[in-house]
Amino acid sequence: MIDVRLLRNDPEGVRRALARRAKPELLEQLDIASSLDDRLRVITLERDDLRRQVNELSKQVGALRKAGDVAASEAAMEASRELGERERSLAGESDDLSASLHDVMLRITNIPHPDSPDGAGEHDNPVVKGPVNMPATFADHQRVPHWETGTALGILDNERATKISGAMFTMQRGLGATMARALCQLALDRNADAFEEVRPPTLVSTATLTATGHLPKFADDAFAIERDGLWAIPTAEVPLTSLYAGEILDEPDMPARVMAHTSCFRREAGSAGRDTRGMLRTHEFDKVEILAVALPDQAAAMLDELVTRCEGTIAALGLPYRIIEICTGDLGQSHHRSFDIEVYAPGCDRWLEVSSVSWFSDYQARRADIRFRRPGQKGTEIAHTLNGSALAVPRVWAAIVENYRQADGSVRIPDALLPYMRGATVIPAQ
RNA sequence: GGAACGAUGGCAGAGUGGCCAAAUGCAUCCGCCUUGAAAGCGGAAGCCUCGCAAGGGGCCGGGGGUUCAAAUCCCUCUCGUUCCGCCA
Repeated sequence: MIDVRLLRNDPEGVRRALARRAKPELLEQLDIASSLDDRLRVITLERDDLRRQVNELSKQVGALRKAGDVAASEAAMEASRELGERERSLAGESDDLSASLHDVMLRITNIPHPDSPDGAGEHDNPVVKGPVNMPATFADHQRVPHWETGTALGILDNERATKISGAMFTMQRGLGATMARALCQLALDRNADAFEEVRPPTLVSTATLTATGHLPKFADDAFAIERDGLWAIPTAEVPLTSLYAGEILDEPDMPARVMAHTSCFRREAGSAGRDTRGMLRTHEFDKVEILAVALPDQAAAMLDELVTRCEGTIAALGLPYRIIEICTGDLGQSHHRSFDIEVYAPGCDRWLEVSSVSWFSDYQARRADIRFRRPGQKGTEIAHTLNGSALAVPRVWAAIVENYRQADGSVRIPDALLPYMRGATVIPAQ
């Protein structure tokens, strides 16, 4: 959530900043929020004053009783009763208003960073680095889609995955499964110098999924287990962010850094029929996420660090990649500033988004109530959260199978994965 | 799934209708002492919210109720602990 006070004190500034997202309906919501807030403040003031009077009278009742003045205490009780009735009806109105305001605020997007480039949609995202590791030409033997190679080598068995679970589920086998796991191991090992490894729950409560901004607006994108009120996480960002929910961190402990390898579940509603082959879009996949809870003035440097770390793993795998920055029109609801890393897959002849690194400013932390305290100072401040996909398995796996395919149809294992492959150096042609 | 007991400030833990925003301890901050630190001594200090301020309102797991007045009484939900059952 953005700060209601910001909306109150500088409505034009907020309006200008959100206008950069190029979503007209967003500005309408802003107006609704503003008018709800105005009304709420008037009513709250009036209600607080009534409460003050009731509180005073109640104190008097106690004092008068002690003094033995029964008649006066009865009179005070009667007066208080009347005020209390009016207070209750105002309180009802104020509760309704604040619930409506909260509901609107949950749907209003974060304010883009001033340096986020302007743009209307994903086609306006500028390339800020790369292509890197890009060979001048790709050989014909690399121009084979990973689903063909994967099936031929017996390392991808989507047919049976579909038998087991339905469309958009995948299954790796043999060295393909080993390589999927090796990728996670690599990503965890590369970040273990600074990030605590966590194995969080993958089923979470509604409150947890709301904290990161995935609810209420994107309920259709998540798998739900209605009977138990639980949701399957779309990313480890969800449980890792809420790891600190409701807590007050000490400044010296920040930034807090955690990472996790989890399954991620996405319904991919609205993308039915797209990317149906191979592993480009699946309902369930593995990912290693790295996440930081930082002081506001640490956040910009942390964003750079996360990008560098995620980039480093892709570079270590020797894959051709580039980095793009997300423009204001394509920025996610909770995002303040974001970069994507894309890998080139010669078999599909496409750039694949394999990592997304984002700074959420205080947007998620306000929802999750993650604060920090500076030693020696009164009060608390809201933290900043940031995270990035250190490695998302399926698309990287696909890019490796395509880039590393050799003329004889086998797939060479990238050097960086060799320590985790039980001695295998190649996935042999059948 | 059954039973019992719980949920109070950063943490631990008192408090069973008004003088309780809440004892006490730890942690924190300021001062004294000390070459410096620790210990000791004295003091400050909960969080959220409205307000320039003075000051007001709210918060004792969530929600509802009783009352002039609720941390305290009633209902309900959630979560935790322990025991039993089941189980990887």
